[in-house]
Amino acid sequence: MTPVTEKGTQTREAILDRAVDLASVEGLEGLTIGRLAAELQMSKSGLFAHFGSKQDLQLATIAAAAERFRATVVEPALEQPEGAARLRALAERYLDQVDTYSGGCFWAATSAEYDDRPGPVRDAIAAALDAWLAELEHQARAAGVEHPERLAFEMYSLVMGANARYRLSGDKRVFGFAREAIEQLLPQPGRPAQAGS
Amino acid sequence: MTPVTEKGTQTREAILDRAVDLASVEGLEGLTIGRLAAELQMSKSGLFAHFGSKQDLQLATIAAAAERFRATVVEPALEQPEGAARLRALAERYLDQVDTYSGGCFWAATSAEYDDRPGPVRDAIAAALDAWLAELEHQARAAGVEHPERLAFEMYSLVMGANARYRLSGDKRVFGFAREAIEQLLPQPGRPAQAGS
DNA sequence: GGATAAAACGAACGTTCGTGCTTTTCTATA
DNA sequence: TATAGAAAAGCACGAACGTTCGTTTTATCC
Repeated sequence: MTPVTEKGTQTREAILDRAVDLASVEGLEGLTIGRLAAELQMSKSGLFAHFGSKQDLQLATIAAAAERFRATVVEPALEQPEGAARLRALAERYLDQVDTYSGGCFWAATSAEYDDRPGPVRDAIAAALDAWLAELEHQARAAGVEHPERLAFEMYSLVMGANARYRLSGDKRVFGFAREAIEQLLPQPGRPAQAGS
Repeated sequence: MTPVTEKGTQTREAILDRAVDLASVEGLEGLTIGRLAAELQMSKSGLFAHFGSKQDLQLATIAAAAERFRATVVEPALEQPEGAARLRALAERYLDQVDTYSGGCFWAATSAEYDDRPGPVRDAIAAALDAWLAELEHQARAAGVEHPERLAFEMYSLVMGANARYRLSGDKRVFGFAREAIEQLLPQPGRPAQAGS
């Protein structure tokens, strides 16, 4: 019987799936090969062979996190038409995800960790965040708001802020605060304007 | 001649001053005793003796960072009357500080690092952040806004978001975005309402 | 100035980190 | 079923970590 994917590939995927969760909690530096191997019940060297270096593992983890974010947050929001509706859906999906995964937002954890460490890891994180901001800006433009860049920044800040506050205080009301604040920024049906006239 | 402060005290302060900067860049875990000692041109053991454990060093660093934040951000804003004016001053001082210190915001770096690690270090960080949110909320209440808690959350998110985006993208326009967004939230002179009617 | 205590040092510890080499085990196919 | 090649394990390494200890230097006070 021919397997649809070889053993190596599916092991690698299992590693990366766990790596994303672990890095959300411990950071990409705290993501140690020994611990990752122990959690997956395999040897350090066996796991290591899949990547060749810790940095490669980190970059692969970032790519896997980006893919998960796309599938969990962006993809479902595509059901909504471009513009305000999709922005609402993106925010909603993001906030759901923060409350679902035990480590909170992967990007919040890793971008704060690497924003001062130049190199390929930082570049990969920055690229993913830039793409997220660009998507928000694109939808803001489609929604016809006056300052799309600013709205993208505000939405980014509010959802990231909700993640940060919830992680530290455990107070779920911040999700409501973020939702209400975002609603104020979006063009209301029947009323054209918004976000900083 | 009696010195106003003993040698030990001033060495300890010099250590903590450098430790706050270093932790803003490398995190509280990346704040290693060896590196800190090297930068201050003293021995690991000599430095270590001032604290007794790494955790004590971390807690002392957090306290020093809180004191610096108070002196740099909160204290100067006391010149403004309570309410909207002071909120503007607090935001302004915060944003200045982000752009001044090379490591960016100490609290953004460390809270993301420790939000998933229970213990005294996390507790100390959480307490400092809670105090900052409480101060914002108190001033929001004094400003007579309708939802002080929400306004505090929004201001927190916007200034932290500006810090995060600036650190990662280098784009200084985010400071302007944050300023404008905050201005929209505050009661305007001549117009009573604001933040989510 | 000489006694006393504080401060700083240098070397070493046990542990954990990432990484390299060699060997064993598994797996897909002829 | 035999076998080549991939996957995983075993073992060891050098470096850096926090920490301890005994000693030496430097302040402080009578």
